[in-house]
Amino acid sequence: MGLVIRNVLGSAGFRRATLMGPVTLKDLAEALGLSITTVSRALAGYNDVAASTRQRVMDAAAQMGYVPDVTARRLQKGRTDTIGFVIPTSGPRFSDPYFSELLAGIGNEAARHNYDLLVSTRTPDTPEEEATYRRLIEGRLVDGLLVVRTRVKDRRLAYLATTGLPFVAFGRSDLEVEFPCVDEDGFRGLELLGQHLIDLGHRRLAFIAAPENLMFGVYRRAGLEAVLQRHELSMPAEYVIVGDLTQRGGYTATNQLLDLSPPPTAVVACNDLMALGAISAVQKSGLVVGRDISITGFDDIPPAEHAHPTLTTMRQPIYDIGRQVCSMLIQLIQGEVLTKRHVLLQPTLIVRESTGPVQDGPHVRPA
Amino acid sequence: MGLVIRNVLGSAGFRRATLMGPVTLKDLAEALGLSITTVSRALAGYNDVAASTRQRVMDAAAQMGYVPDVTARRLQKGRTDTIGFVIPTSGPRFSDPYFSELLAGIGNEAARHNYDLLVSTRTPDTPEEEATYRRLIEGRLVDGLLVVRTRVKDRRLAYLATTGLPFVAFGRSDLEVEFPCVDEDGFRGLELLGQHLIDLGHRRLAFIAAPENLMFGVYRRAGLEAVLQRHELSMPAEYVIVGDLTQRGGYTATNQLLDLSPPPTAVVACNDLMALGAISAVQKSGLVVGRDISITGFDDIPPAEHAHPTLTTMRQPIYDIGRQVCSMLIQLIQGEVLTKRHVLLQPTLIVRESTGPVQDGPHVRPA
DNA sequence: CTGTTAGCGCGTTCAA
DNA sequence: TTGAACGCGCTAACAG
Repeated sequence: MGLVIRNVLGSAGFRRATLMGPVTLKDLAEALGLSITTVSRALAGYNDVAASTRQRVMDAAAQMGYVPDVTARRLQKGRTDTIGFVIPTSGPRFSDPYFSELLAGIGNEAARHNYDLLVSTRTPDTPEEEATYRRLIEGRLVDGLLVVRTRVKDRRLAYLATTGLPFVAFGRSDLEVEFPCVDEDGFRGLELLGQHLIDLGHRRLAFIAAPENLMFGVYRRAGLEAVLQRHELSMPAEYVIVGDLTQRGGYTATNQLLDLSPPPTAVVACNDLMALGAISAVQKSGLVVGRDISITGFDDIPPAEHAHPTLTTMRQPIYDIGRQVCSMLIQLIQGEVLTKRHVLLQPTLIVRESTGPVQDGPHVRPA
Repeated sequence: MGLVIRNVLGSAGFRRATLMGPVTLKDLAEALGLSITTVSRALAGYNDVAASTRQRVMDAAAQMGYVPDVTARRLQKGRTDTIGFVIPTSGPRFSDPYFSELLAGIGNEAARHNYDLLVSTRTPDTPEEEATYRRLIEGRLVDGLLVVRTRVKDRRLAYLATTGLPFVAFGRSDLEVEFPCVDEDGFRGLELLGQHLIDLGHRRLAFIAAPENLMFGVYRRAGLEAVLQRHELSMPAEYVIVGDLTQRGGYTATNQLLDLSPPPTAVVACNDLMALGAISAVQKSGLVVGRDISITGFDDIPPAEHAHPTLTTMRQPIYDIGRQVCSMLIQLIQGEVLTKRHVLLQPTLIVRESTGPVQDGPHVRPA
């Protein structure tokens, strides 16, 4: 056990938070000859304490370095002022700028409202992930939860709905449960992207899809297929490859696409990271992105703007979404009624250099 | 106030955690006709409870869905089993894959030891950042802290040292305080990088430095200068530009360098993100990276391998560093003595396409 | 205005 | 083998 010396007075005659452990209300009360209650109320700013007493208490608290014990307060208040956030990381590492921005948005908004943020990183759909959710909820560690990257038949949402704990999701669900959520309109986004390519003369579009259990992938794919159908176009099965959302995944998928004959004239990637990988693959093959073959992404993460060529993509305000989701959750926790429980954001098309008009002649790979 | 119904029995005759709030030890005790103490001990696995009693308790606990209240336990145990981690984000967003990997490493290691992770994102050297540290410590929210990206005369470290709270840093310090830390040997790293370029015939090296208050930047710069001096080379002042560690920062810095006459034949960036920006700038100017001009980074984040051209850099195992730092902190918290309080890791040189032999003739920018 | 009493949920003495 | 009593640190209801 650590050394603990109690009842020692500092030079000013007051205990300070040092070896003797933190200063408590009890310490203050004893030093002042008051009851714990009075000290507590003086500090809390109640108006039923004598001004002179309050002053004495405040001074002593400052001098002795009193800081309330958050844990004790939580137990008594019955709430934790903490938000839980389990980041889905396949992995075990993750380096998707997407989550970084989201985390920053969530964290800053939480801090703004004096909420703490409890973060875990877990592989999706594993026992560990489920255990983490259960622990956060059943152990009463958090007042609410943020769920991101919703999945098909999402077990997290099904479970959360049964608990009654406030939660907000980034992403919609196919389950028969109603819950507050924010999502971008991925369907519309891919319609716009597809239209953009079709306008440029592209007819052979390939698609690097997201893992099929992710809701956002479903919407995006459906959007692309819708716009193609509208133009009486379609994607042969070999033009659709499921990627893992990483740069490497986009790279290998594109290599496969380039080996097809005829190869696509445009590659639509389900997210920016895979699109960046696609650019690499095309360049490695000797073709020129934006001329010989067009590539699009989705998200508009910072590297999209710095890639070579710069990436045509759909912009969604990830940082702001993080803030908004967090803000909604806090409102919910505080018992307020959300003015809008379901927010669908319209992404905007950002046309850059990675897309261009389709070439007339057949592709010729330079030696 | 929310609806609360107490003392209602479920279909099995037992209370369950629903509208009536979570099941507590008291509920269990009442339902079983035992004292709270006995129930507590049975659940804790003490050997002084009758086997039959224990079984009854375990069964009831399972059926009624008892889960201990973590907050109450914390108050009683006097520890939080929580680690604090304040991510320095300039801002307000951050999308440095570097921190993502670090966070994953820390988070997974914490989870492995049943520790929770309290995360904040704050702008370095601001009152908000300081307030966050104070709150975590003085409010007794965490048992220990992780400090990353140490700074010159780091106020966080100076403060932490006075508190006695366990902490581990990723990065060394110039302060007169001793504390456990892990760091990569940035000095040696830039010596190797510099030597590599010199071996390729480069004599005009430029440096995109880190903000001067960051310790890792100091080491890296010193390493580069050391190796140059050893070869009786030096960098003119205009060859050194301080960047902000972002891709955009590297981009603009490199534009400035390219406008110099003569321009450098190699650009050494203090981190990968800036190196990637440097590649963009060079390409935009029409020169070929790896032939007309060489570029190096530091960190070996995933995009470094996928860039075009791929990036020559120093690899440091960020994910593992996260794990190690977290592991050390937990040992410290649990009162163990660290076998090694100061760990200095050797980064390894990864030679890729962005560096090549210096060209003989003068640079000619294609029209 | 102030103090006494009670309780948040849990673990840990100490008796019985 | 079990239970009563107490404390962790704080807030709230109720007297006086």
